[in-house]
Amino acid sequence: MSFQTEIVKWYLINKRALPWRDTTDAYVIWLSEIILQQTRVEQGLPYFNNFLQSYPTVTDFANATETQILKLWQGLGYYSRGRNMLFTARQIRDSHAGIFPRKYDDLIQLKGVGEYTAAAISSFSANESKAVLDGNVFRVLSRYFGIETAINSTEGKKQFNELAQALIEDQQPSLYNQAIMEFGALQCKPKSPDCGNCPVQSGCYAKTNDRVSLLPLKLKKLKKRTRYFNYFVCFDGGQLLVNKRTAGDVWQELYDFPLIETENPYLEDQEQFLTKLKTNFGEACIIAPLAKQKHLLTHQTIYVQFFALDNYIINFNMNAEIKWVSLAAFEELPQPKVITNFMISNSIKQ
DNA sequence: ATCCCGTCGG
DNA sequence: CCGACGGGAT
Repeated sequence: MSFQTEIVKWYLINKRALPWRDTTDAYVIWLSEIILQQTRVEQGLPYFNNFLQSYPTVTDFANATETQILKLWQGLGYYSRGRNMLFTARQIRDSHAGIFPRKYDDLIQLKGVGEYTAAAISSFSANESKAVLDGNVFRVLSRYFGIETAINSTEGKKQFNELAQALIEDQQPSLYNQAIMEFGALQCKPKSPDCGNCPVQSGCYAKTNDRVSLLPLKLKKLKKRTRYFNYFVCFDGGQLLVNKRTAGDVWQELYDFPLIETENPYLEDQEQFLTKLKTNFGEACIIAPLAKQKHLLTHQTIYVQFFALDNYIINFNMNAEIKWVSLAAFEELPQPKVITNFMISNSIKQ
């Protein structure tokens, strides 16, 4: 039996009885799908019932005020869903004679209806053969077929889309789409799914290769770190004090200047800044701010502040990484862009 | 504290 | 492409 057939068979036995199943009314399906975006069935169910009772048709919905809609939406979160629904309902009332679209290409035009929702409504209401791709489907497909491409990468989306669309081809679109999502929600759950009871365990890549808890793959949301680099330019007798950057940070093996990193701009936490300054350059040193630069990396935003120093002594962890070099020698060394920019814009050359 | 999740707008 | 958008489950 094919994967699809097994999934549908499982669905017919295990599906929950939900009020938006077994209707082909695109308005009712739209109502349920928007409510269920980013929302669990148990939480959305009472809202769906309230909305449908209050607004049995899209025209009823369109005639509501924004306040009424948002009041009914209260507690469900992502309130732009409610606002977009009202906009869409009014558009359908005024420009589509109150008839809710059923074709994917028309649905996707509607505010608040993206790829997933357009596929859901078109398949459930009109059996259009568009594969749904929600979090459940990503999970089921990545595990069963062993797709190790991240689901939130451009390449991954393309790959999953093609696979999902191929799988639906010979199926009853509405039935199969509902089946695979329900299967993901109840059986192939994100955390500790009951693989021992799974009807497709023998063909499942993740089960066979012990990858269930690792799939689907998702790219880490890289949140940008903000850092403050305070560089000290020590220029004496034609020699420049430079620092070779070490492992475990940006610009590994490149050369910059002695650096004090602070958690805030130096003017906002002068105590921390001055303490570190004195430790490294002695009590009596004097600073003069030079140029500032904002440097953007993929994963970090670095605010760079250069300083000139006077009357300093060098205590700077006099490890092998810090040394005096001539300007000519420094020009031959690899440097981060931020350092080269500084040298050029200040016309520091021989 | 961390994860989950569709669409929009910048 | 990426952050904003909410609430619930774990």
